[in-house]
Amino acid sequence: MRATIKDIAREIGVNVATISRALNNKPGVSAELQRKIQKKALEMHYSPHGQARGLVTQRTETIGLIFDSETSSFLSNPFYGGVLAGIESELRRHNFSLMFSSTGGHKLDSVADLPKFIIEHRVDGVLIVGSIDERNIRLLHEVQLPMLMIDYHLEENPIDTVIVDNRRAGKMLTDYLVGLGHRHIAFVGGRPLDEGNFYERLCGYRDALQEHEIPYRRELIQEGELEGGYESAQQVLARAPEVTAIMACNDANACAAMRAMVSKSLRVPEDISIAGFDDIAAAAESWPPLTTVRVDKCAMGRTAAQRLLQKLKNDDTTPPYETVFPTEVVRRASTAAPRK
Amino acid sequence: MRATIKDIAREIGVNVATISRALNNKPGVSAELQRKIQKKALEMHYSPHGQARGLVTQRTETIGLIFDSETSSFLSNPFYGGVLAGIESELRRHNFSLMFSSTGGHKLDSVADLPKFIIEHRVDGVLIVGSIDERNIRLLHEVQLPMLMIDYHLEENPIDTVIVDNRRAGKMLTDYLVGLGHRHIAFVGGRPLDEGNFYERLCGYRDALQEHEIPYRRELIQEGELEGGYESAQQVLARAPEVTAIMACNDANACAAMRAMVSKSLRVPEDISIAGFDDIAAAAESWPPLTTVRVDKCAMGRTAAQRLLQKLKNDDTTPPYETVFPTEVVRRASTAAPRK
DNA sequence: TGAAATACGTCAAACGTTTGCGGTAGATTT
DNA sequence: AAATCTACCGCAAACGTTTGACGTATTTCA
Repeated sequence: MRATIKDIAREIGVNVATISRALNNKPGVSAELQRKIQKKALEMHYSPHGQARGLVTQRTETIGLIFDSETSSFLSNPFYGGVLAGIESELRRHNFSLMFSSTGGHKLDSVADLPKFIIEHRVDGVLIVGSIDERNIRLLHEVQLPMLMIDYHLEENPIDTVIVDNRRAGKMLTDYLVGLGHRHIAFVGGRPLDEGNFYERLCGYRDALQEHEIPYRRELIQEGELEGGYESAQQVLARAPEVTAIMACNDANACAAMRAMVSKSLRVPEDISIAGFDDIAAAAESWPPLTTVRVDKCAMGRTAAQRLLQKLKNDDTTPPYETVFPTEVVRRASTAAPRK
Repeated sequence: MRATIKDIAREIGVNVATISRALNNKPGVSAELQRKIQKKALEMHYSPHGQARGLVTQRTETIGLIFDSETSSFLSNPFYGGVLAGIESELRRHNFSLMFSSTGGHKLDSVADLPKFIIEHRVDGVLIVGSIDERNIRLLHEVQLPMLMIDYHLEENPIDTVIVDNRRAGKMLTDYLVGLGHRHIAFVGGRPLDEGNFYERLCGYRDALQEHEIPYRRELIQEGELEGGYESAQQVLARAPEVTAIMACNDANACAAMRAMVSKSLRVPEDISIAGFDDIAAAAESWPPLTTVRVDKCAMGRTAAQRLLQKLKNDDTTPPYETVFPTEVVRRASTAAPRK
């Protein structure tokens, strides 16, 4: 059994209340006695019992993280891995613990289906990362927990959000390619392409085309499965051989598209330029290194954690708002001016 | 405020003890009353308060996961990502929650430096994944927590372990390459190479050579930084141009080695074969697809979680033992018979 | 039919903290 | 010197459960 506050009280010959105050630096205990108590606590290897404390303070100093997709696919996504790292480090800095769980992919029917740590463990707040079913959000609202969403935009229920400026990212990357001299730029991968982050990127692409007075051609767009940049790139190239650059909805798809080019004996970037989004580790390590759009994933996680913690302190008076993260194009060897 | 057991008791007109027993399916309450209570509990959206319960049962139904490396590098490691996914799913199945934290990379001085959830939150058990400083383990022992180690072997303190049969893996892969006809096989990457998992793989390599009566040559081994398969491969090739196959300590290094070959205008596998370990996602997606040794990371995580949970139930009587996971060579296009 | 067993509930203590209220000194003010 | 403050500390309730030890009816057995 570990030492409790009572043990210290008995040892010193003073009431438990005094021990509690001394250990928490609260007023009402003489400096001398406080020193004595803290010394004794150290000796006895005392550490507060979180559950007992939480029972009276009504706080767990724990926040929960949930996501909709399968755990494995979530964790193997390098983008979220970076965000998660940022979250963890920030929480640790503030002495908060982190629990995480997937909602299992399927829609939940009632509050009781929420991850256990939310409903039973009573985390102080929850972070939602990535796309999630709107119904699950409503369940979360029912339990009145402070929450914050990362990398996903919700139309209906207003909720605090930390998000990437995907539209701007799409525009910047397109601007860059146009600046290199490209006129026939394809956009591949990502399903569905009528909502969500990939859609935003596509919108940015259209914004840029319009600005540069390049006509938008539907046939240069090829929707595809999440990991299917390979086929998409081939399809669009078969339809439109004049294409000199391919933008993929993210880096994974871009890498797949590169492999597709290699298999058709096209050289990157001499024959065709390729670019992606996210700047995952694999982007820098691919061959050739991939031009992409970077967002500071770690900082994003830290900011998200920070804002959630602030909400907990401030009694949640401020209306929900979005924090949008800037991006930057990182130029690598997979893009070059078209040969003409 | 959420409904408590007291609220239900008042509503039904019965003692809280009865409510508790009814909700936990304990004997001592009539079937009819139990139904009535459960129905009312549902109506009131009651859910037990984990902290209050834990206070008396002395259990949190939570396990903690720690690792020594930086959070970001841990999460971006595809191998551990897979293991983590397995752990999470198994824990969820048993209604346990998961907390995780890094020890920050540096050695800890006292129990108080351990992640908060271990010392204050009082997790029921802890999983240690990857290499960890021996001193930190001793601290863990001090707090008398059931624990289990994953993917790392400890010489001194005996402790339950779930581990990959790295030596055998090294031998199998070497056997395969020798079977293809290779005689000059290099082994690159990984530091340090005198202990740990990479060393085990190297041992397996030597085992195989001996068995096939191929002399072991020190100059075919090139230690290198964790992500430095690129330089290592170049160095060893400069020293020994007769090399026809390169084994890397893991897939990341193998991919780097492939890039190194490309940069020297060597074709894989026509000019040189390359193979790795772990079978991370990138291995299948590299060009050419990488021959490697697979271990079922997810199953490994599940098994680890399962065994830890068992320890909690069984009052921890059984002596610590190792569970070693089998491996299999997956043959892909990055290896072929030498041209001679 | 009286005693013993059974079934169903109540009581209250306990888990380890925090915190408002009250009390007792000694110090300071009139 | 009496009255008023402060500074310090003790008392006890409260947080929401679980659980062993007791009570009562009601049934069962001899």
